[in-house]
Amino acid sequence: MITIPIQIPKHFSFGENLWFLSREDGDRSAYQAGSISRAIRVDGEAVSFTLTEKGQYLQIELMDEHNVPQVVSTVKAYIEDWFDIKRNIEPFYRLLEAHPGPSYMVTDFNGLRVMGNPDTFETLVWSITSQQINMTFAIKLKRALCEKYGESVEHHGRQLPLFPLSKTLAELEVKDLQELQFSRQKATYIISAATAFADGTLSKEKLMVLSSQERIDTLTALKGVGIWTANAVMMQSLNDPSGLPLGDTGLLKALLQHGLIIDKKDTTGITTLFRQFDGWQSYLFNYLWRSLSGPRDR
DNA sequence: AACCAGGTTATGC
DNA sequence: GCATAACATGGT
Repeated sequence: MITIPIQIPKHFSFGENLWFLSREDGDRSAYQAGSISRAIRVDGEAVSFTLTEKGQYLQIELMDEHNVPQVVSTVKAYIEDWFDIKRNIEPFYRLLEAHPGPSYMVTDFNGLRVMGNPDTFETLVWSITSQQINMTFAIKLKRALCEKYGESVEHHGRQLPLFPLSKTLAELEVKDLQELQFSRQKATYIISAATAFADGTLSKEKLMVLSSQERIDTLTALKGVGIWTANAVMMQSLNDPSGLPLGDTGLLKALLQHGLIIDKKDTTGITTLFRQFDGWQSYLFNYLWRSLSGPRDR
């Protein structure tokens, strides 16, 4: 076993991040007190790691067999991207403090990062899955999908699931996903999205070189991917600051609760507010989402 | 027991 | 264009 340290930046709370992440994570990660384990693919090969907070460092533990420079740097980059570690979020807090309604979040959610998901295929399938239904059910669907179609790897005596490969999902029949309680339409959408990723028509690399508008056009060209889903993918996986699923019902609820809008049709109010958070829109968005989950036990 | 959940599409005016 | 039904199940 080898360990790699990552320096913890200012305004970073491992506990807050893990707590928020664990809600929609399904069984993708294993949580122990103060640490998280997960398996990802690096160049097609399954690599598992454990991340633990140790003083001023996050410590990555990898199996000896993965002690290859290329693998180590990919895992490190994955984690830095996942936890948005390299960003100094101080400016965001200065902006938040200027708004009496949500300013309490600077203290209550201090150190919460916008948790991205570097795996774009997984993010897309998750976004389609979670359309319209409540989170409890959406997580149940994701868990069923991972258990049934994602292989798992052993890591310190426990099984860590990998998200299913696009190739695997592309070969499914609609009824296979219906059996897991996906709606017939979502089953169709997911299989065709998986096909696009499996045959290389679509990939993170291809999306990354496009402009924001081209990304929207490309993603919404997929059946089952509307403006909300396209923006969710851009926000969660492409690190695109313009990727904001502004029609989101959870967001609207949070905006109402904080008195930031007076009714859900107040689109100009929403636009105006987000314009004030230039460069930090996705942080505002995610902190508002976070507020819906209420306080965390400490 | 309705009605809404971190929406999208198909259909009808 | 804009309104409405259908989709799947869980929570309130």
